[in-house]
Amino acid sequence: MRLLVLDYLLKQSAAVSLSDLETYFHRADRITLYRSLKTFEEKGLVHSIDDGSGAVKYALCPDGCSPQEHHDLHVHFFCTRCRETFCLPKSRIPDIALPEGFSAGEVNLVMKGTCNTCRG
Amino acid sequence: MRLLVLDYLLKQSAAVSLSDLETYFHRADRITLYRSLKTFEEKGLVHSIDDGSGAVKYALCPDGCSPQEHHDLHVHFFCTRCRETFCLPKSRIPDIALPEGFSAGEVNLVMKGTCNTCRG
DNA sequence: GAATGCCCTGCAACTGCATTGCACTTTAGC
DNA sequence: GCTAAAGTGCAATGCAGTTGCAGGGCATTC
Repeated sequence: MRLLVLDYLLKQSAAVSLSDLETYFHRADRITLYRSLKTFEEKGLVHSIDDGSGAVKYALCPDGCSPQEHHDLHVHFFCTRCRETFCLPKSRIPDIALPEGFSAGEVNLVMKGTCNTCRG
Repeated sequence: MRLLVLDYLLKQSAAVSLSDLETYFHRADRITLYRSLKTFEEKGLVHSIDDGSGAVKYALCPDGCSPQEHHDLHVHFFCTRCRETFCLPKSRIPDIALPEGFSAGEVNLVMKGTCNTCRG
């Protein structure tokens, strides 16, 4: 079952939410898919994205992601029309100047707009 | 009641969540506070921040925010220790190069780490 | 001064998503 | 084949956001 989920993730160009999986694998249980994603995330195979749509989405990690540390310092793009979330690994997050005393760890950058297939 | 909420927001240095308000105004009802924030957001007084903590937080808009358009293109900082969210209006979000066909509207940048009062 | 209408408030309930506990099945190791 | 571990499925819970409806205060109007 998890192999099927992994295979599905490999074929996706956009990040998928739990309900997406649930719709696609209507045979399988919600919780099974949920735990599959959680396991993948623990093992460093996928990373979770909170794009503000209310549902957490998951996408495969490009490379170099270990279970301890995720290197998903790329930009995520949320299309407000098709409500898909894309990873833009080409666009790296530039350095941001922080005030005195602030030290940054993780950075989450989500851009919202229209994607190339939804542009009118 | 809404005046009290607004006064409370004025005194805050960090963004507040609905449960924060609920804790502070333990006399008032959850829904009243919720609708107050929603009304403020509609009128362009506050903007909502999704810092990934699971709860949406609200902070006063600096200026120039109209009901139609929010100009909160500043960085938000979420401290993983005290779980507070700060607005960093000094740090503007730099331009990000998007792939062909993508057009961006809203941008949400949340940095996570330790703030100046929580640094050890 | 009573009636009407509007806005605010509060109670109840619902929704959606994430999460956990428990029992059952499947798989792997010996 | 037996046992232990991992995976799966059902039920239930929790939390945050959201909406419907009823009551109350206030102003305007007649």
